[in-house]
Amino acid sequence: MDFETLVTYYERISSTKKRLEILDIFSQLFSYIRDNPDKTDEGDLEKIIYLTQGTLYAEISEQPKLGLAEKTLKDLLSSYYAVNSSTVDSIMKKTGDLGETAAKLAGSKKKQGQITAFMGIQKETLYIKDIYDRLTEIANISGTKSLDKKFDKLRWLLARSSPLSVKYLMRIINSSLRVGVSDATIMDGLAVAFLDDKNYRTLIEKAYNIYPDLGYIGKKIHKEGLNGLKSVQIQIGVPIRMMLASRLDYTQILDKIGGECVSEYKLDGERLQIHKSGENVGLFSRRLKNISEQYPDVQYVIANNISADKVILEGEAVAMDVMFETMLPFQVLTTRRRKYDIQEFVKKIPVCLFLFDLLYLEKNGEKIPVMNKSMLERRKYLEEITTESKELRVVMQKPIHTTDELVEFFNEARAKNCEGIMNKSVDPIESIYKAGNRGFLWIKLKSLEAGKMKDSIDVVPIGAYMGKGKRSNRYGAFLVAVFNEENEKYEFLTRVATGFSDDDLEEFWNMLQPTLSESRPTNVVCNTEKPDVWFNPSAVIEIVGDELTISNKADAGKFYNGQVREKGYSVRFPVFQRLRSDKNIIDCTKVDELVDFYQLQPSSEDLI
DNA sequence: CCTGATGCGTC
DNA sequence: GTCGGAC
DNA sequence: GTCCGACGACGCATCAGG
Repeated sequence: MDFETLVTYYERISSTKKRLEILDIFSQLFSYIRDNPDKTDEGDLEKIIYLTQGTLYAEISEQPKLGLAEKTLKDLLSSYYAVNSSTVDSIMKKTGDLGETAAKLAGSKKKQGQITAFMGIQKETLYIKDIYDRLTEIANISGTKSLDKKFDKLRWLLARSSPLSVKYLMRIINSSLRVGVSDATIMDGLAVAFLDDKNYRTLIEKAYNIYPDLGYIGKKIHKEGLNGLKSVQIQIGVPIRMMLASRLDYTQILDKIGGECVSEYKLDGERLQIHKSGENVGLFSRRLKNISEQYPDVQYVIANNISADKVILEGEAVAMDVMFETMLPFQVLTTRRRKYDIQEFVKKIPVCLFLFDLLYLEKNGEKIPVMNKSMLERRKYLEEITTESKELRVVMQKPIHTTDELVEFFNEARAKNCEGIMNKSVDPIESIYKAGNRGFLWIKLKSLEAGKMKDSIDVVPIGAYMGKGKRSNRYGAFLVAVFNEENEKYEFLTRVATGFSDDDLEEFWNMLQPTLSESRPTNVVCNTEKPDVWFNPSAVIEIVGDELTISNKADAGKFYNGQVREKGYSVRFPVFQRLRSDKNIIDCTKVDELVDFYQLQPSSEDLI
């Protein structure tokens, strides 16, 4: 199948937002493959699935990534189409899409004519396998001059591609097709095209959840039909898609979860799925990457303190102080996520693994289908097979019957440096491990929002970036500042981009036009960001966040008590709340208050 | 040889 | 991670 | 409720370029 044909499907899908129409067109693509083996290459289906996901391989694959994204691709475009980078930038700002930008440049006939004539390239058909193979080659290039080599190959592709193909080629390389098709639609498409019934999506999803590679699943369905699907089994070494939690206001949790639940601390570390087979231990991340090498200490403790032949466990790895007494913030743990000097960091930043679930168990030759057992049953098995130590614990659980108990437990968790609590259904039938699902069997509580106990910050917009995709022609993200009374300047705190409705965005666009500034205003401190536009401080908006962080990037608080410090303050998970038209810019949050906030945080570490 | 820019993956 | 919009 | 795609701070790895 040629790439141009594929791109035509993408283009048709782009024209609608209706889910059913998208599915209809997308499944036609699969049906075409099904009905035209003579016109398709072996492996086309698999490749189309990956390309549609904006990637070359499944997430569980350990193959290299392309190593190209927006900034680098913009350089490519300006060099290939022989235009200034500012020209590329201005088209980008207008279209809000790298693919559209590339297509515009490719469509400018003069350039196209010049280049093709100069290079003497015949118009030729590019097949999906050609594109895929080239991209794979590009992904495998590394070392000195690798970018030049990657660009060479990309030029080869660009020279042979129509503007429309260029558009999607760029989007694929930039890992986002932006047509409204993602995993769920791909599975629906497979069900419709190859199994003649959308309801088979359930079965496909079941297989995908235990073998998270849609290319593989697709191929299997294509070749073997339903039987192929049914042959997919849990395997030690193949990660299972993780079960996720919903989030609810604390007043609604007990109702939703069935009147009672069991709660656990929500630890602020890294989630690990652990596969053990004899002495072999594999570790997988939330996004199913194999990260075994990053925690040799965890591998060791699992190998020696879990009594089961084969087992799949889940837990949270948390950085600890050297005495294993207090849990350290996430920011500390991240310095351990590394490729080099691992042994050194194992000693410097020890980790405790807090186990909280069991997904597979084979003991004394007996296979126990644990995933479909209730949470409390799984928990019982988990406790049975683990020998606890300071590096390996089973996370503490507390039965909860009333909202008062819930709040009390939440406050206790916060006092111990936890993000909050996880509340789990105890339903004897329903509370199975639902792989890949975000339901209400697990409900997280991170703040008592309804009680207004969460601190908000009043900040001043000082700049913005143009939005992309559905945010095009609006600001997509705002730079926001806090006032420093010592130097009387507005210092950059964080970007905010979430929490805005479309109406908010439109309102802000209009409201901020009169405050646009040619360059960074003199009363604004912002050393790291280069926004598309600057604003003279004029408005106050309220934002909230999970916590303050110590930042190498932010300027807020760098100038404090007459001293200049290396680091400033920023915000983890910033969210826009509302415009404070009742406030003057001088009434925004001050650096002093920020410092106080930070010190009041339970997990406040000496990171500054 | 060092530094800044960029990508990628964690939350 | 958070969130809003369309279905 | 589901699905998708806007976008956050951070830290490490890698590579280009001075």
